[in-house]
Amino acid sequence: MNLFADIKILVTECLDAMAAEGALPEGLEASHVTVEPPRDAAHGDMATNAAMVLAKQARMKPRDLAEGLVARLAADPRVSEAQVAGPGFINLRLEAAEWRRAVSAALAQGGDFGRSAQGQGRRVNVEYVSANPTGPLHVGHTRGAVFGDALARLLDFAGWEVTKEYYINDGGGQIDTLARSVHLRYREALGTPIEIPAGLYPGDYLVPIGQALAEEFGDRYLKAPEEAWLDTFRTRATDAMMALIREDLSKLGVQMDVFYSEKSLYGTGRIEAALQSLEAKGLVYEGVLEPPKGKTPEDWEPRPQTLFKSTEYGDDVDRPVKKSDGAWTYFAPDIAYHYDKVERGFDALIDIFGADHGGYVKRMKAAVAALSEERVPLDIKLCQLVKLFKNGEPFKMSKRAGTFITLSDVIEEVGPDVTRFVMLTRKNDAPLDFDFDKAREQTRENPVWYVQYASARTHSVFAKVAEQGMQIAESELESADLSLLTHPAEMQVIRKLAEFPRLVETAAHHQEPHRIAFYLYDLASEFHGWWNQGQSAPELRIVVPEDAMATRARLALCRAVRVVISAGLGILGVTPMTEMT
RNA sequence: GCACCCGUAGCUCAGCUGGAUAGAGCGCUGCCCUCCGAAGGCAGAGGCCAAAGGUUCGAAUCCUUUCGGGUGCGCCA
Repeated sequence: MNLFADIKILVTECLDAMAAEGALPEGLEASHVTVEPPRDAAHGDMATNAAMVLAKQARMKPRDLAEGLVARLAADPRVSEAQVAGPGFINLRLEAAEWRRAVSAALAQGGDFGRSAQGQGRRVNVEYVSANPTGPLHVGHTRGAVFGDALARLLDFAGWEVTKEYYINDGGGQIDTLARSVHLRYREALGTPIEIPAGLYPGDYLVPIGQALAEEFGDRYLKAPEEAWLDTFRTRATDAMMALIREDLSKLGVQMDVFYSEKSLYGTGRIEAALQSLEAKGLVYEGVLEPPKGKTPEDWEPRPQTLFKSTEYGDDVDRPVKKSDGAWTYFAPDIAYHYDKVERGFDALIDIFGADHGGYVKRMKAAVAALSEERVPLDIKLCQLVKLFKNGEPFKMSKRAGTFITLSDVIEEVGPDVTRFVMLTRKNDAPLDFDFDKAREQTRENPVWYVQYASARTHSVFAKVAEQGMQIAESELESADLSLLTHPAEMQVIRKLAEFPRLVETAAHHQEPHRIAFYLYDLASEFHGWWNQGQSAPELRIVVPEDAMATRARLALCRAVRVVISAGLGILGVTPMTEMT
């Protein structure tokens, strides 16, 4: 149930009726008509801009149109008051019973309350993390992982059929580097003292891989030439790294549906096929790129390369798909990979990149537009950097890897729930400061704690019931008399609950899971506000031993709050707390 | 040089496909607990939404330009 959607339907029906009676012209374009909560609650429960949007088309004065609409809206039993205000807004107040329906719906639908059909079952592929399999995930990856995962959950909740996908960059030269680094660790495991030259991966997470290979192969590859072991070591090292990464992801609660290997694109004709598709459209040619202006690299020399005419689709320059020696650039398999996604029949594609890949956005969009003949939209969301702080001081050292802070470090420090929530308290394209101490603080300033505290209170209150010698089973709540919920503080909580379904849709539409986090903070705030009424006025407490009827109704509202917090946290991938620890 | 992102209260940030008098937390000011629902709550001050134009009945939101910050820019993936 979405009260705002219901009332928007009512507005549309009223407009149609007016048109049928000749009070309005037929066939007005009404797609910009909205029904929203007004910015100022004093204006009412809901406001519609219908009169202002349609006035020009109908060649009427906004206020005249509004008067006619108000008369019809006011006739609906759900509407208690309708008024024209300002330049032509229509402010509505709804019967309190309408708002209370949100409570019943939350109780009846549980975790499905707020679920939307907006996506209409369309298939969307969300690709995220996709870190190179050369080491454990670090903080930067963590943000991408959390954001991508929450976005995927959000879209799922909003009615999309979501595939969560990880692209394994196991085809490039960095895997050779990895294999050589592992070979070094292999020699080390066999007793050879080693020094790690610059350019190889120094991380000690490679030590166990070297040991495993030493056990498996003995000294077989100790003195062998690189050609003898490189392929084997590449495969073993990549597999081991992916195992490490999957473990990191599972610590965060991220579960991918598909791991797609870049390597699988080579030698199988898939890159060639993708490029042929572009070539058939006349978008591939041999050419020489201009040097970038203002900052010409010192070793610049004109080189003929195979180029993709990405400028046809809005890019700034055409992009090379082959190096001058004829080998594929990184872009080529990426084109093939996205070609594959298009061919798999997705209705929409979303890529989550780190901000340092911003320069890649236009060419990738151009490629997908060309490959799909503009049928499949590709959205690329960039995640900005995370700066870590501890005691307000920048936090740089890693316990484990020596050079960077890993996802594991962060999880060990504050746990997966706090990590996820904090990383979702900022939009993806804004930089994020993550302070370990603030994240653990138990104050209102810490949104994670504040929301979790509300969740815990919705549980602890039931313990209170028994403590007070009352007996109210949770199963009785659905039949509670909600009309007893009349206090302004109670109504504010109820209105906030009723916003949830609408909020899910706007958040999904904008692909911004952080809106859920902010909503939960607001809801928690309303809930705590209600709870605190009981401090000065015991008769307003949720559990009132002398009044079983009121208690039951208030417990029902509590339960509904719990349901929505839990659903919202579910979208963020955070486990709701049932008690404070 | 070019492209992308960002610029909202002293600080950190929200602001719902353009909507009414721009919101929250922190900080600041003033109140409220001597374990009974205060790891908190109430109230107040505080903003030319970087600047200037434009579109619109209406702009923090869309367009243009300028300023300021970040990121990136052909054989790294």
